Amino acid sequence: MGASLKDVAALAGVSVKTVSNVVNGYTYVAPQTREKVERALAELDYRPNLSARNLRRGRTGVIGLALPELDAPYFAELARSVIDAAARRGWTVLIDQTDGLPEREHQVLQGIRDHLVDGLIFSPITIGPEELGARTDRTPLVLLGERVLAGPTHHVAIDNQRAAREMTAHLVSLGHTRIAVIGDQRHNPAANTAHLRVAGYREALAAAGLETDERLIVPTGSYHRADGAEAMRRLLAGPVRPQAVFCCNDLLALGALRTALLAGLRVPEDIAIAGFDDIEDGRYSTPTLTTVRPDKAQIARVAVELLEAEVNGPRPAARGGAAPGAQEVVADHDLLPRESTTGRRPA
Amino acid sequence: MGASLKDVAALAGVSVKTVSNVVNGYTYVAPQTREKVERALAELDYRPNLSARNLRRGRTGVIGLALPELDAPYFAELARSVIDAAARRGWTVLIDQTDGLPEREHQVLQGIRDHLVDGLIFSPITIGPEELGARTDRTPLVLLGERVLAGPTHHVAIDNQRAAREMTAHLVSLGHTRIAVIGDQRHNPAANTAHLRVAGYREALAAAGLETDERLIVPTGSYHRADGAEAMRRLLAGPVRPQAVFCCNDLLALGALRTALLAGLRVPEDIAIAGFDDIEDGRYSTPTLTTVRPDKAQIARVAVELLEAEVNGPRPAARGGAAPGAQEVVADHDLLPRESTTGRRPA
DNA sequence: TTGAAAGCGCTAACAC
DNA sequence: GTGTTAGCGCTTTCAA
Repeated sequence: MGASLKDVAALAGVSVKTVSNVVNGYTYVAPQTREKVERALAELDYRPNLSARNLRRGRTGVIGLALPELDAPYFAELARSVIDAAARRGWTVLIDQTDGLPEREHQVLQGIRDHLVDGLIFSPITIGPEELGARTDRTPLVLLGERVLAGPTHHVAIDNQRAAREMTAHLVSLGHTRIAVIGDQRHNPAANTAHLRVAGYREALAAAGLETDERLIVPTGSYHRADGAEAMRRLLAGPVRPQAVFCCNDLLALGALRTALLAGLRVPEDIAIAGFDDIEDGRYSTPTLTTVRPDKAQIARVAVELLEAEVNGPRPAARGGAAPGAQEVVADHDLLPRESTTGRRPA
Repeated sequence: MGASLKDVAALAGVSVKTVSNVVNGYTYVAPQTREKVERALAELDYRPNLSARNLRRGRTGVIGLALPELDAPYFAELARSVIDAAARRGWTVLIDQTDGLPEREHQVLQGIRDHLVDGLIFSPITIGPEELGARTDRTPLVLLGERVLAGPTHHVAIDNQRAAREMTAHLVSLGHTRIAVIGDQRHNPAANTAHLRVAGYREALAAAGLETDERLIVPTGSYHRADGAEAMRRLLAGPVRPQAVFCCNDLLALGALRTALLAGLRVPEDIAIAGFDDIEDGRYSTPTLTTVRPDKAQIARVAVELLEAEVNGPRPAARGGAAPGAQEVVADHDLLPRESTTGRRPA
């Protein structure tokens, strides 16, 4: 057992309160008293019991971050940014990995870590508006990724549809007319982000006066490299050979790229490939990967700030979440044309 | 404010203890009592205050995982495995990102999260034996990565020196005689893992009767793709053109690969490149990356198990850590020859 | 099988 | 400036 405030107080010959004052850096402690206490603190190697402090203060200084998988680079990079942003504001981050499984996401929403975290940042995959509405946990919540429609909750995301439109327009501008998309999720109604990206693709084609060929819209089970590789194999075996492929994320694109190169195709000369997310891999692949860069640092910062406001806020965390003032923040993104579509290499 | 046990007890017309019994799933509660309590629990949407529970139990069910950076794929994949292994044993993981900074690693060691985590898994970069010996925090600790020499602490790592030797021998077996290494850290005495990998490289050359050419030993600032790219540029601009390059991790290798391809070299025909870590990127790069696969799942599992034993153990966490029974677990690894050295492509 | 009461270690009123 | 004390919500002897 470590030393408690009482032990320190006894050794220093002062009251518990005084020790507490010193520990918490309060002013108005007589220099000599302070010194005496500090000596006792050091001698006993005192460490505050954070559980006790948390219970008393009603705060833990910890926020939860729930995301599908830490080993997908986009989420790893995002987690990094969230942890950094949180640390700058004095918070530590507890991570829940959901693997995109409905029951785990459900648990997260219902507050498995009640009173262990002051707030929660959540990047859901399967959660729909009903589930969000049915939430009774009062822990402040900020959602990442696409808005769960009609959700009464803060959320932060880029404009996925616009970004996908821009990317597709980029492919059109290079002269391509048969443009495929990899990563459709029509079988998964809750996959909002995917739907928006595919919608943006369709919009851009329509705007360019191109017909959409449903055979060029390739669904995938998930969003990993293997899915992209497999989807590209199907595409290459199919009846229509696309000139360009828009992949709904960079992992899909890197998988597709691998398949294309293995098949002896030149990228982008024979087939152009674009991704989404700007994970670091795509900056070092050969060819480098054209992509959309969401401002992850901004997303993380805003999410933490919204959460902080909610935690400190006057509003006693209305039942069901932040209903009245729910904010919908649209984060920035850029289009980054690179070798996999333009063929241009750096000097 | 949420409902407390007392509130539930009042509503159900029973004592606090009874409610606690029901909440904790104790047997020996009369069925009707249980039902009454459960109704009250549901009606008030009761959620246990984990801070209070932790204070009372002296346990939190949370372990800390301190690592340099979550956005380096090796650590992301490792974190994933640790979180999984911890979850299987009922633990949640709090993550501390040290960025490999000495002061942050120092804080981690001195227990910033005292009594907030039951134990700590730590992958240090700069920590040496003195600092470890000077540790006074009693939180059970398991180190990942190479043993801090003479450390009185459990640690889990692969045999880095042997793995590096095997990899270098693989390059020798392909007929290469001028073999470079990227990632030397002689300027950083605490970088144990790096030293072991370079030592393994030297050993393998010696065993093959090859001279080591110090001009082929390239230091790097850190272990990211950019460092590898830069190191390869220096190597290609240097007086001796290597036939093969052993990179101390996969990120360095992917950076080096990019530089080589940009310079118009064929890999492996003109220059072979090998990495270390088996991050997923290397399975989809073109060419795919020859590497060493540490068994990350095993490392994570063993680390969590050692920690669990320590936390539950009879030993009251001896001052300074687990001195008496400190275990040194050597995890498995494999050599994975792939295209970047063999040139062989899958059918 | 259930209840009463003590106390985990800390902070925050409130007194002095 | 410093001390006293109550109590955060829970678990846990100990009795009944």
